[in-house]
Amino acid sequence: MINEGTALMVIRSSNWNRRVRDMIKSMEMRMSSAEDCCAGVIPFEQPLKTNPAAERRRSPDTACSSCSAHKQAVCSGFSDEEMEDFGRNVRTRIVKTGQSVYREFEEAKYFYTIVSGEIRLANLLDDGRRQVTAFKTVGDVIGEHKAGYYQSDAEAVCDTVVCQIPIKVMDKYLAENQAIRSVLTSKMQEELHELRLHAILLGRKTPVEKIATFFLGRAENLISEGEDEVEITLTMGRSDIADFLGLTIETVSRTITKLKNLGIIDVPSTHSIVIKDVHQLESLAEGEK
Amino acid sequence: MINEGTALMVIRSSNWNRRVRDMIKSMEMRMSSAEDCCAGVIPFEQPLKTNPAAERRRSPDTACSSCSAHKQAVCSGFSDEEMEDFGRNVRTRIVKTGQSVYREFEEAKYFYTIVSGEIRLANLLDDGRRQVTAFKTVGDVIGEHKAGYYQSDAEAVCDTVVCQIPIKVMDKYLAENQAIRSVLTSKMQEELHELRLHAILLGRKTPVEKIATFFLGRAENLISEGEDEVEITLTMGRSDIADFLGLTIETVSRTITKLKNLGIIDVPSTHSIVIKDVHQLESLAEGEK
DNA sequence: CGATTGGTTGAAGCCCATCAAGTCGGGTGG
DNA sequence: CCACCCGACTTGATGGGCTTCAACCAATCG
Repeated sequence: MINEGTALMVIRSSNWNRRVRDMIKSMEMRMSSAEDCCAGVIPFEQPLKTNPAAERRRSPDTACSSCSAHKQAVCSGFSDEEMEDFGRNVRTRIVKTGQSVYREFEEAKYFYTIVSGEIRLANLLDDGRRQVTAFKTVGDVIGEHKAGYYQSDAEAVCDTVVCQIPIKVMDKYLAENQAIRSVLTSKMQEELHELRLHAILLGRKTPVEKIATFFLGRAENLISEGEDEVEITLTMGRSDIADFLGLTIETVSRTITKLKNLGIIDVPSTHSIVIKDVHQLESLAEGEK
Repeated sequence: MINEGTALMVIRSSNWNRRVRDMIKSMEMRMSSAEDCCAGVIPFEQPLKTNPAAERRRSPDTACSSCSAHKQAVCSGFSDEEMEDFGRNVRTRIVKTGQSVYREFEEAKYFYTIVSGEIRLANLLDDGRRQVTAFKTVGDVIGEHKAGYYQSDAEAVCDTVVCQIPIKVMDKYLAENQAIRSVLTSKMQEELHELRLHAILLGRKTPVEKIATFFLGRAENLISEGEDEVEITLTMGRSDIADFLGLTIETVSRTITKLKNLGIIDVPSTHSIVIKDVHQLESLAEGEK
């Protein structure tokens, strides 16, 4: 797999860096799957076509109305009739771990709502440095574009299902429908808020504070009143966390073990963290030593 | 014309002075009573009250229609009649260098459009560390709030004039008016884009790259085709730059002198930078050594 | 079982923050 | 007008913390 064709991989830093491996991996994925039909696109009706009975049973609108993400998604404001129309205009796409939904500078044709799974939005510098600007999850809308082109890479952190909405269709709804407009606006506002918080984190927080903040963000919806202990799942790998927090993998790893040694968290497995003292972690996140 | 009421005119940079003066001249008629405004608001009609003739001559709509920021602001999409209505609902506020338009956690009642000058949006950590998330300038809208409270401090980098729009009024326009909606949406999208770019800068760029990027951003609208040299004005001080870029004042200073010694920029005064080689600076900004 | 991948840990070096002193310029008051 | 002061900026010296480089470990898989 690694042959002369990949000679372009000659990098200044002589070591066999993780990040370079990531790059190769993602390039290979792109190459191997880059047919005209985008990687991972599965027309919604495809599985249904094989089963005429099912096809009859499920009209397009049923598909959408039974969507597990409906309540959190942009379409939540639609009436039944609108949903029916909406369902005719969207496609479901399955994106496997590591594959991209779209890439920076690619022509923007669709918005996507995440139905299940998790997406990272990332940008690359020419020399391979990467910044993950956000992790997006169920109900979030991705597809930010400017002058017709996407502004980041959108890659699946784990196997993910997205709902593909043509931009033109979305524009139509936005022009006509007050409900979807306000949903989308509030989502944008939330996004702005998160990016601002993230700027504070990136610019001014220490590694410990960054990791603590990150964990707490992941725990946000899981913390129950009066409960100190929460278990969170880290869908993404260490390098995603590092690139999200502006650190190196090593620092991420070291910081996590430091928190573990302090007894504030427990790490049953690499992708699972148990916050044992939420309050103390909150103190750390805000810099109170 | 320039009397005690306009004591705010004491400004360092002379061209700046001129802009503010023009500003005041163009709007001196539109202010109505401002007794409920906080410090920094200077009742505008103070000098006018002495001149009833002028007061009669100028109706409120003229004030807005002669606004120097109109073309860049949210109100740019309004028809004449709408502008008239709009003009009745807004107030002009003068904010002197260092004063705040609003503060984080303060109850949000207004949006603001910047008419002239420059505003920094900043957030503080408990121990005093600060992150400037954006510099906002003529035509930009500030006043982002969540659950009824502002999300950052908005402080004047230099003497600044803002147009104060009650949120309720804005909401009304947004509900009714397609034009203002699309203007505001595109402003939000632009803001999202900038915050993402800023995240890349904060998380992954070196001090040199940060400073170079910052300067180029400031030069963006000034660069003319085929011209290598551009002069930019740094309205803000070094500490603002530092807090914007996630650095210390010392590193900012050192980096600027480094660029100066490389012959890429010239520093005629602390608040003025001449980019002598735009192309080379662009290379530095992207990390090409 | 080797090979590969993702993660952890160790050692060394460098860059940036910190602390501290020095400089410049604008403003004030004698 | 000059001396002085103050704040903003620059420059210098030092140390620590994060990155870098490198080895190691554990799990997964052909």
